[in-house]
Amino acid sequence: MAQIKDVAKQAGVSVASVSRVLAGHAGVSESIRQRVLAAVQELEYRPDLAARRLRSRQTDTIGLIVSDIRNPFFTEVSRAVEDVAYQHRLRVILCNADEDPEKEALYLDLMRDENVRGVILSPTFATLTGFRSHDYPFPVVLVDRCDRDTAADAVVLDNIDAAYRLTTHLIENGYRRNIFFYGTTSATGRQRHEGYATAMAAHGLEVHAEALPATVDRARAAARERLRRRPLPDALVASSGLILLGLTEALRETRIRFPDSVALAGFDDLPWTRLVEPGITVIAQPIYDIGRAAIELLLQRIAKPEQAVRRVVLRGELVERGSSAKRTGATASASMA
Amino acid sequence: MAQIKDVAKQAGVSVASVSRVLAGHAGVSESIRQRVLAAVQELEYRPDLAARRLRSRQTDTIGLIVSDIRNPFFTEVSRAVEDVAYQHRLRVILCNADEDPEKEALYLDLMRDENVRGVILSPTFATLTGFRSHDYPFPVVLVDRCDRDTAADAVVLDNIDAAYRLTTHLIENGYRRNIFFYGTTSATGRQRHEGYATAMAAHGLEVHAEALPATVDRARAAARERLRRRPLPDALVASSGLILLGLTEALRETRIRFPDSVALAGFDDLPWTRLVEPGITVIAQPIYDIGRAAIELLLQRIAKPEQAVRRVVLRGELVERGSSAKRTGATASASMA
DNA sequence: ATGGTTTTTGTAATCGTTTACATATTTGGT
DNA sequence: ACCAAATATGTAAACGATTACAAAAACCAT
Repeated sequence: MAQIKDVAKQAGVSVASVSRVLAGHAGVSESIRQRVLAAVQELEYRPDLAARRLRSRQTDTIGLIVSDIRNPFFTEVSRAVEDVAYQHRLRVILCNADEDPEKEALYLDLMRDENVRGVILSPTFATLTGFRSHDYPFPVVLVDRCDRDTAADAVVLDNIDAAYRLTTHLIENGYRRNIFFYGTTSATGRQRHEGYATAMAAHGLEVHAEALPATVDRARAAARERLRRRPLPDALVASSGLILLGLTEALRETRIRFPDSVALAGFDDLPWTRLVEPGITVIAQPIYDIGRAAIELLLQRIAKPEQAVRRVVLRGELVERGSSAKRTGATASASMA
Repeated sequence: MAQIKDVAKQAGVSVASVSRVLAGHAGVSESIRQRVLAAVQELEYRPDLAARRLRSRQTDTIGLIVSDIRNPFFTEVSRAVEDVAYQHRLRVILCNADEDPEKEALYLDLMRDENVRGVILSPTFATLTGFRSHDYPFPVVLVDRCDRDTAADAVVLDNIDAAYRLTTHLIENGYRRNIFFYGTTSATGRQRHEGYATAMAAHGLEVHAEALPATVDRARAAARERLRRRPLPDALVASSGLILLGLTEALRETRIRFPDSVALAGFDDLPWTRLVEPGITVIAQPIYDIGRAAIELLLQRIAKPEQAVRRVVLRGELVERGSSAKRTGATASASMA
């Protein structure tokens, strides 16, 4: 492998000049620039990243710690982050914390060890409580999950509002005994629960929520359990795409038709929600935009470390489909909560 | 930040001893070991990775280059790889090449720059042709995509056989004019096409295949186009999960019911294929196992660089669902190819 | 031409480890 | 008790870049 001194020799200049050309620093003559570039080409020189990082105490890397890579939401976010990072010649270390606070802590340590320029994180509830960007040697931007008072840049959906609108939509379409299945490991689930509860209360309806770990299996099991009891609820509502999948599977397995017997609605406009007849009503999130906003926030924070904490709040869009169609008096089971 | 010499001072030993303890080398007395470990704890010492990598010319990192992170197949593979890597205290750099040979080459360069111990790669067709593990300064294990004669360790499905069985199943259930939609960027798509074509030929049926870039949008568009023409085909077959999604969307949009008018089948047993009534017939791949086999192959290769090239071929399982239900003479449109 | 700026270039120190080699210590056989 | 061999420890030289500082060259107004 060619080293910088080989390039210097080949170009007939000092190593300092080579380094300066490669770093794009000013104050180096055009003739030297040309000769260095030619030598680099000639020798196929590639700088040693370890040496560079050791000396300069800097990397061109950012970290992305997602809470569950199986969740299509996060794969889409990671694509957005990668795309933008790529354009800025930054590499991305993608880590999957699996909704596990310990893994999260471990990966945050790893980010420190790797000397990353910054981190984008979708924290579990445990990590979020008391989280302060200042406690880390790099800027942190939160994505998808964030409390009102968290001291960190963040990009989130207006969860309370979205869940409120989704719930209100169900109520207005005649569904009154609505059960909300939400993940407890994330602030997002709790906020959506809050929006749901507020909407229910506003119509004088009783709140029925099931807290659970946000996985397909747990959601399916919880829904199956609930659907065994009588009277049946009017509607099942999911606080995330994964949970919605579990609820849908439970309805299919128990052969309960929606919306005739029980309505269904939830979060995330994933392709399959359109395919499952008669279509599932959801809140659509601008996922790619969320990811892009996160990395742009991070880049700005890296450029200006001292600027005030900022928060980007995006609005979800209600996509009405058959699963929450207006109840006709005829088919509905009386709602006698 | 504490450095190794601080630890040495605190423990009253030399830096060499500290380094030896941390590396777990033999030949260091228990008393020193204890003192060093205590000092490390005390000072919260964390070794500088850049320095370590520079000096030792080694990293504890492996690379994983997937061709499309949106494809659930690859998210599951990456989970498996991460899980095993994690157990071996290896970090994983995950890169998404987006079915783009240029990005693939770029990421392979990056892996070289990062001095990774090895790479797991799902190559595009372009990169696969003429691919030799020897051409890289690290071992490479291919996953999902590989030619018969590629000189590299690999983990793949028996694609030809799986597609053959899937196609035969359709034929036996009365579907004769079957159109195969397959991605051209991957060897996998071509191999599955081969299995399909062989099965069709074995029954004296005409091959109708549509080659396209393996994305949902392109598959949907191609299917829509084909479904506009008459006579309608008997069945639509997809060579991947993404393509299958596109075909399903096209059928829904054109309001063509399956299997009554046109049957449907494809690859990858994703959750939604069960939910879309009456269920979609697929070849189920043991995805997690594929990922695990890949990293285990890589670890073995790293341990024994000279051992013979190995290939793990897994078998796909045919999951019969309603979308390919046996044709009854009554509902079928005559097959007059 | 001259001396003072400014700009360009080069030399050598430095980043924080690992590890080759030298030295000190222990061990064990006589 | 002694010496050779084995084992434990320490010293200092790498690893390959960046960059502070010094030196040289170029520029410009007098």
